[in-house]
Amino acid sequence: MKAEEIKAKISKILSDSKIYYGNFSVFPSSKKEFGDFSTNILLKIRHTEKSISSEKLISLIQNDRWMKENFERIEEKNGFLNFFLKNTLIYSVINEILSKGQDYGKSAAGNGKKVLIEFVSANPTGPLTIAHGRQAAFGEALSRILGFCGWQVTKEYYINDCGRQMDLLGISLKSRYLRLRGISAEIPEDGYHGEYLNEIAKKLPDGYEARDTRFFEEFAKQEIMARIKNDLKELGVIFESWFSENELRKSGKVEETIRMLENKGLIYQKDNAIWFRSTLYGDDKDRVIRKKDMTYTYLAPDIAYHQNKIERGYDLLVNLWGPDHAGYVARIKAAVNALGFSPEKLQIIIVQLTTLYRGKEKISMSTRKGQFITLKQLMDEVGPDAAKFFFLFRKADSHLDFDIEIARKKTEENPIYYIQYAYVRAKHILQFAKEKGIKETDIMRADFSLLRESVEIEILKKLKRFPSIVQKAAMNLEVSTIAPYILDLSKTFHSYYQKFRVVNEDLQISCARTAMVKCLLVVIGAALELLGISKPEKM
RNA sequence: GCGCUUGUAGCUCAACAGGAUAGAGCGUUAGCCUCCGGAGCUAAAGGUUGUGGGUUCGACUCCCACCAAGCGCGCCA
Repeated sequence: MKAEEIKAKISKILSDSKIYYGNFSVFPSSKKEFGDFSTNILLKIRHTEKSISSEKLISLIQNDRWMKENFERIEEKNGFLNFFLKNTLIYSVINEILSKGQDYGKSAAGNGKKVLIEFVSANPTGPLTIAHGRQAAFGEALSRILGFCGWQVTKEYYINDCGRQMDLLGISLKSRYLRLRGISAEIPEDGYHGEYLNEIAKKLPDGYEARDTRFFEEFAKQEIMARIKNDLKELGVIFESWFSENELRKSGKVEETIRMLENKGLIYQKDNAIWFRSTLYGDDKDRVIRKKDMTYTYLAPDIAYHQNKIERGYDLLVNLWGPDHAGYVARIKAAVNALGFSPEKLQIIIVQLTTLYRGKEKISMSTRKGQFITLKQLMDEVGPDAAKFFFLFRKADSHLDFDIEIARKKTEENPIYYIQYAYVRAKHILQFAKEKGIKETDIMRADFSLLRESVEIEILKKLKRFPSIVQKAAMNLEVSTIAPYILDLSKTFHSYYQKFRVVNEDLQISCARTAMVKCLLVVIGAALELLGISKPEKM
């Protein structure tokens, strides 16, 4: 049952009775006492149609056959019309979950469309930061959700392996290498001073003193990429595709793309530089793509990269960017638009930064002072599950406060354990039921209408919402609704457990309740799977 | 200076396209272990939704102004 169905039905009842109606909405009720669905039709129709009284309209709806079939009662309160679903309709969710198992909630909403999600894409100049961690967790979860909803997802990491930053990396590593051998060498002030470069330098044997910085750059890149891949793996994030900027440049794609724009008359020369007329596509000023010194700005290869993505035939491109790139959204969208790709098909999600705390104390990050907590260090301290859970609990575009102390705790303060505990508890009950002789077939054939306690109905209703929660997450490209949902479901379950025995003297009731617990296990498990959080066997 | 984002309970956050008495969790306070795992449960207190106007049956939500915080405004990536 969906709100849209009810709305459609009401619309039909009204038009059948030749009643003129304007806009009204049907929505899930905000409170239990308001039933399952509510509509504001009575408030709305006052302004458009005075010839029918509220009472008459209510009885028209109440007496409709379809309404009578689906609802226990329909009543007016505070000007709203509230719909109370029949319990019998709710029991069907158990059959559905038991038969579909881990596939419950899957949909074909994405229709097999191809989507490319590009994220993390950190320069290979140093270890991954907390900010990258949040992007990684978000990108991975979003990929899983889209995949679950019928999209064909590719995860890609764009390696910015050219330019000034890479030059500095080579120079910095060479200096480290020479210093280890007692040769004095300066690390440029804007170079890389982290201890990790010293470790990498130690891996190189004697005899490379005369090699150029290019050699050191390449070596550092390989080493750092290996570390990055390791960190991502530990977080449970696997990319299908690694795309190198360096190779893009070598392929001549950048020149080719600029020619494409040129052919459309979107390129011009000014002050000895080459400009892209991005203002034609909504940017607030035109952008330089080739500087006076004839090297490209970052924008040129970026446009070429997106042209490449487009050519690979995706229906949707998703980029996860840090807030420092928020200002570039307009220009890259302009470019994509100019290249003939609909800009709505490029979704850029800004993943906000994370501030770390230890209790009350804010951990200030300073690269220069060497006060820096990497993603790896965070995972070592709180574990990948807790890290991911906290990263995914908030909307991507809202700033995240991450308290390491809470994430470490194994108490009720820490929601990740609360959820995992619910999962383990469900598992344990099923095990217990099995020991008491309740078989799979008993569960399947149980009489679910014995689940009459109001908490039981509440649990079933919540289980029923899961598919729409997931679909909504996919449609909005937002994963943050999943974690609060399982948290809430877990809470209801814990509360239920405390009050009622699942396996008791009454075999019939025991079977029905065991079936419900199995459904809880399936849904909590599926949700954890979508978030990429592990499902513990025991704790 | 211009632009974007944000401002909701002591803290961290919800509130679906403008709907009902603004909800959770943590923290605080008071309770609950012969019983499927207490990493759990029950209850209480806690609010002028940054401020001031406007739009209307109705505003956390939309509009205007102001205040505060963060980010962005390079021929840097």
